[in-house]
Amino acid sequence: MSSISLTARQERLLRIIETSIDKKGYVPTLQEMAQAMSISSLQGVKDHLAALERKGYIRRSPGRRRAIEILQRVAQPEGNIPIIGRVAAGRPLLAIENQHGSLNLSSEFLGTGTHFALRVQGDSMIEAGIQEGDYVIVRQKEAADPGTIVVARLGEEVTVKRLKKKGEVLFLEAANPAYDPIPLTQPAQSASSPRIVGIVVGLYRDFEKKR
Amino acid sequence: MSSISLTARQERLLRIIETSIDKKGYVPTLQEMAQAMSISSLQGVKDHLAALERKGYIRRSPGRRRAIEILQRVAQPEGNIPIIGRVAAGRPLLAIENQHGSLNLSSEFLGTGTHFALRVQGDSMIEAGIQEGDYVIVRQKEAADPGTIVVARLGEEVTVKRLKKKGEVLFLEAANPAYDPIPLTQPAQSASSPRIVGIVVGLYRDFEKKR
DNA sequence: GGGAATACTGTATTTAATTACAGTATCAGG
DNA sequence: CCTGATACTGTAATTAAATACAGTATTCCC
Repeated sequence: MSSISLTARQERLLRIIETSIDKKGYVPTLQEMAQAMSISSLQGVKDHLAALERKGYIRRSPGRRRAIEILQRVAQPEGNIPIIGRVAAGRPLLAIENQHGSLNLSSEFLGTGTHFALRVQGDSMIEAGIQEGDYVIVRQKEAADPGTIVVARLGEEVTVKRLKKKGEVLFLEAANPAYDPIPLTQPAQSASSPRIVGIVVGLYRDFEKKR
Repeated sequence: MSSISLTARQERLLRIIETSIDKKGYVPTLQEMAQAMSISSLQGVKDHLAALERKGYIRRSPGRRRAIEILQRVAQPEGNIPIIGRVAAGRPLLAIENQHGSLNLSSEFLGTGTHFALRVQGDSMIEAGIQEGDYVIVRQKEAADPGTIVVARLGEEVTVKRLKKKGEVLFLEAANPAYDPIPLTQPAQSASSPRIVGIVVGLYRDFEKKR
């Protein structure tokens, strides 16, 4: 279920509607949308809404007022962190098909930026206090300081590693010495070469549902 | 800031509006509210809305459609967990003076019951993967099975321990063997004797703000 | 026991907001 | 070079939904 891309204006309108719902609790009128988009005619707004509906982002109830339901958000709601699973080859990390659910955290614990969560597989970070089954909270970022715990993409795999610097070369090192460090070329040479996708800013462990 | 109490019908209506906003993203019409409340006349709904506005729960924009803003929710947002700090002597655990902030988690990770969070001090549970500075998510409960990680109140102190059973006696044991186990008499003999206040169901670690 | 708040029924009126219609201009793809 | 999608302007018509008005019944409180 890959999402059809939006034009700049369509995305702008969707954000305006999302913001109104989040901040005020109700959908803006066509007049308000037109004003917010600096469009003088309502037809312009209607055209955009029709495009958003056709592309599957919203659902309207013809004739009824205030009745726009958002089916797919363009902006991630604050504090709502998607949990990503296995990453489909050649697809962006945050594509919907990679998402396995979501986790909610108050924003005072998050800071700014785009975040996602990742279920830790294997015991490679046990020395750093990160166990199998834990969810690491990750802030999207392509670069990090040596010593930081990062999340890296190795092909279709997304793994948690510690970033180390030996001389001029950066390495992705598991906290568990049983694993070999992976050298990192920056910037990434090809689409398939290892790359940093974010830094670990938090961790959540569920003591009950350890499936 | 104690809120003015609502009548049963008024509370019911506020819940209906809250649910519609949460589930569909927009405010219901008076007609829809009337139907949901089994009222045949719109005036009945209007009366309730006027009462809700007068009591400060909502704000309306006269004449405009779909424009009801909720100022104060009747259903507390789910998944909002208070963080408790030091516990004042002789005061209940969840008293406001003990609260140090709050943490938010989606309810699918919580299950039912009353929850609170506690900042871990000391390294007594390091063997169980719980570090100093971590927040443990606790479900309030007075009893637990042996082997469970519990939170116990020892006077003014609230600590994380593992519950163990040796023969017929229950012990509160630190995961770190450097600490001595504490025998537990159940039910608690006096207000000051050790007692279980909850079981650890989750853990949150912040990698950035390790103050 | 009277006044104010709650909790409605029922119909008529008004208007906020959507829809409809008629255009214009630009750009990308086949 | 023509067709479809995007991105609008501007006015008129329509209607979903809020208001307004006129009541009734009950309960609580001073």
